[in-house]
Amino acid sequence: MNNGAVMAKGITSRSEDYSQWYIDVVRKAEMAEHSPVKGCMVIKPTGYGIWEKIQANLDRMFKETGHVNAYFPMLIPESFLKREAEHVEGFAPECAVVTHGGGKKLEEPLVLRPTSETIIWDSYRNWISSYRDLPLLINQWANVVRWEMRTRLFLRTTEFLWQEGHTAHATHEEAEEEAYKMVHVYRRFAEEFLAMPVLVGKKTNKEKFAGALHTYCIEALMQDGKALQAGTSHHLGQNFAKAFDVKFQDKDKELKYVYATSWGVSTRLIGGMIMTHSDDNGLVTPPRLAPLPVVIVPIYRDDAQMAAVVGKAREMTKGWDPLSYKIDDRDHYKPGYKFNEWELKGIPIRIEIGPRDVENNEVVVARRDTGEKVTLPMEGLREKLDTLLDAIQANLFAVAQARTEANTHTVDDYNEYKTRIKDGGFFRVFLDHENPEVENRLQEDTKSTVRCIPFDAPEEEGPCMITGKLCKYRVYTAQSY
RNA sequence: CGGGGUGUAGCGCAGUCCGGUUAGCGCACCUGGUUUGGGACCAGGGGGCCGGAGGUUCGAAUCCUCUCACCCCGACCA
Repeated sequence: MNNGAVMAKGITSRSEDYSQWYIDVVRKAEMAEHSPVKGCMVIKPTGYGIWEKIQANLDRMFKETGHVNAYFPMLIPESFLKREAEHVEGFAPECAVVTHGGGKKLEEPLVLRPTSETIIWDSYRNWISSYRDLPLLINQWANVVRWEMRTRLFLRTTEFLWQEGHTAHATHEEAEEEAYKMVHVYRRFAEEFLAMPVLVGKKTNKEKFAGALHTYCIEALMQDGKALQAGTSHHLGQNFAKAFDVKFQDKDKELKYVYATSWGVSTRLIGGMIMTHSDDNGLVTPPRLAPLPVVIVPIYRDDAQMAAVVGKAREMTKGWDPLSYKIDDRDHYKPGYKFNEWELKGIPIRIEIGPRDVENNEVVVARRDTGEKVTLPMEGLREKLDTLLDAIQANLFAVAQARTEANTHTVDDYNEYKTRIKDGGFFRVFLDHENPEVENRLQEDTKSTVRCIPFDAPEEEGPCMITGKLCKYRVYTAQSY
């Protein structure tokens, strides 16, 4: 990241080195930085503010669908992980284990939760005894630890923040309905708040959660043509109920194991947001997730002008939600510097107000997504800003959606696929995904995987591009993060 | 765990091959002044056990041995 690789503002261009661009945006926008421990990150206020917005809005959506929050501990007895065979096999390699406490070796090692199914189901055993206790619809906001081999800020870190919903149901059908419902909550959140178009569908057996019957997912396409798994919802069947002996007495007096789901999204969404919208000038934040939607930069020549301009700005913003804007009255930076700084940090709208504007009772309004500047009267400004914020939100989604569509290809020939997959994008293909060897071969040959079996796949018949076996619909593949 | 690279001020680097005053430069930071509609300028200033340990030497950022950490590329994953 020296010589020609750096732009004037210290951000490598996407075309030059996408990976470095991402790192530069995260750093220059002051979202996060590396901690002394490999793979861990410090989330700085700019990044955490976005997480808080994600939390607030998702939390509301969870509560609107009948869920409540609780909190389960971070330390899990190692033996708990081992109760569900597939689960332990999936997570054991990436668990961090506490062996000592209080200066003494522990009787039983404790695992830092990589996910909380086991500790939660251990509790649920005591909470559930009758069909009247069901459904149990609980979510928790927490941190988890997964010892990953390779890490990237927000996209894959050793410790990350997430939410995990854990529900218990009387029947297979109810659990299925819940898993399906929640992946659609994620879809709606991705589209309406992240302004990120997603595929919604099912994971293949190879890609599903360790211990689940099946996994639903939302999957998004980033600007470099790689796919990002942005959220998952699992139907766990009775696997965990059996492992933790969670039974209830049904209306028919029979004792039955309950059915479970779990679902989660993480700070990875912030990485997805960055890679969906941001540009060579830095971060672009969708207005509905912007901790600070509007910044006002006063322009002046001397102390008297400063007093007049800043005074006018205060008067103009009287009655505005104080969290919705900020007057940047720092005197030691020039306006140009501030313009660039707020652009780097992705503030959706910047207002410039100088002596000329004060005189004319107007302001200059610049939008981050297009860079477009317009002069607007102070009269009725707040309403116009709100309309503009909505327009920016809509535009970001439209641009991302057009890009995803333009980079989604339908291919039937495997040789053609092998060539074109290198350029990125989603590929709609016929693939015998139920055969694990086919998936393995696809991954070995092309470094791509099946990302999603879409719910809304139109009925279509064609031969698997690898084996020739007849398939009834197409699946989406891509190279992924 | 393989392959490649880097550790010198908060950040980015030079110096290391060929040992020698007080270890430099840019940005950032502090003070004062002039500036302010797209990253201002001048002057002054603070900040380093040169990743760590051991060795060679009159003398080590520089040479030798060992070690640690991080980054990039692959195999595992939200």
